[in-house]
Amino acid sequence: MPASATSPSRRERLRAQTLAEIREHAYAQIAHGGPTALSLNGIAKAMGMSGPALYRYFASRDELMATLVTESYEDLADTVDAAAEQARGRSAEQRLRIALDAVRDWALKAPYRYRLVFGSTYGSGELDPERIIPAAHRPMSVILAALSDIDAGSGQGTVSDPVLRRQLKGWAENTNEAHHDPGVLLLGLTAWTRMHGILSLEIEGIFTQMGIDPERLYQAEINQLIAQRSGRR
Amino acid sequence: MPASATSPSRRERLRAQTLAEIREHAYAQIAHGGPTALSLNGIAKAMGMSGPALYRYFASRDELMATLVTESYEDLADTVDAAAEQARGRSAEQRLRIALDAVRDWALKAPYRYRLVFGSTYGSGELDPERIIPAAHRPMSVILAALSDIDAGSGQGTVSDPVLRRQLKGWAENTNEAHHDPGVLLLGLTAWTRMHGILSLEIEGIFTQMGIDPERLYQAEINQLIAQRSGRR
DNA sequence: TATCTTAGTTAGGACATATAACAACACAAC
DNA sequence: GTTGTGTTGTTATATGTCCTAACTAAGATA
Repeated sequence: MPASATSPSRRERLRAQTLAEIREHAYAQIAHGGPTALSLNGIAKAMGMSGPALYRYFASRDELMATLVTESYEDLADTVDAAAEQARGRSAEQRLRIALDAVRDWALKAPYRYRLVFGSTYGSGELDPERIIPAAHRPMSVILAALSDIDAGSGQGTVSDPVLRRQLKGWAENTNEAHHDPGVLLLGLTAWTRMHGILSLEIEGIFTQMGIDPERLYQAEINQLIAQRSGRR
Repeated sequence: MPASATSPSRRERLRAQTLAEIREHAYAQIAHGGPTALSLNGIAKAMGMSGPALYRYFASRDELMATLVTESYEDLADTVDAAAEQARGRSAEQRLRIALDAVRDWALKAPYRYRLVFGSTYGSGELDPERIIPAAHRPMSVILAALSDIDAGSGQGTVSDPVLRRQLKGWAENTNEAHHDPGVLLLGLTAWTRMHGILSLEIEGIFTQMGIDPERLYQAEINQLIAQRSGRR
């Protein structure tokens, strides 16, 4: 086995290529028929290979699924990070809007991936916490930073419930966000649950059915978060 | 075939009993292993029957799944209606709290059912709109009624965005809720998305993982909805 | 060149959905 | 009661998964 530091060998290149092709087909299957439609045999057939061949690349259907989930988690985090990078120098409020819009854009561009990340992950074996936990936290970190930088005009920033305040503190300490005050932490969490509430319903198409544009709901919620943070009314 | 108006025949009783037993096993399977784990053959074996026997009761796995989804929809609606009935005579604010708490209790008691209703319904064939649409709307109706009855103290009740206002109006007309003003409609929708955001994440266990009590988040959101409606701050 | 590793193949077991053909029983009509 | 019909079950079978085992071909390396 050649040192992986050197240029990739022919075999390594081919393997990487095959792996990529497998994932592509896998996403296509899921996009088309949902997680249920993911089939190693189906992918193999689509790639012109025999079924068992794929087991050289993934130990099981579950492992492939877990890979897709983990990858999607990280892709979302990367996307939000990239948006945050792009937004450097803008106002805190603008940075918050850009970050949250990035989440929505990502979700709408690939709803099946959003479902993989936030839906119940049945049949996706174990997810590697070493990769999932950071990926799950990075977007939150961006949101917290932006929220925190918004001028908290007239007070009201604190969390009155002492138990909740302590829980928030504990969470922040575990995730390297202890520098934020509880009000920001709670608002960050709230931002996340509110956005997710809209997005997860939107990608199921329930707003289309109602004739309501979820974009407007989403923006209204963002406006309210900002108002809540800045003490405006 | 005896008239279904008369007392149910022996055959009809047995059939109903078998159907109930099938559904029970089906829910147990889903509760244990997710929608993927639903298996006609498995149910049959658990009931001491041969696989194909179940096809006398459900034409396909998808049809069984669709039945479970529809049934769960209606069960949630019934639960909220029952809570609303129980809460008659209480203050509008209390009625709102009781209704929303009923949703959360229902979701926590049977998360797999909540997922069936609000998750992506892959592999659950067609859902009958004649049953789904009313069931989906009944809880919203309860929420709107309660919200509407809360004193809207200092104005701010209207929806400033004219497009959104028109969309809300259209939705309300299609669902027999045209008597509510746009502010209430928007707040009802917002209540729904916010509650769903928390619940759908809660049942995936992400708050436990963070060491945060979602009950407190839920109540905080309810408080804010009420404050928003009543103009309090 | 000879050997080891990797990537593919076919064969086959365990199970799932689903259909077809058949047996046993309940029920209604005579 | 006997007869005929519809319902509920059975077994057998086709098809399609996941996945393992055993084998082959080809690349990488000594």
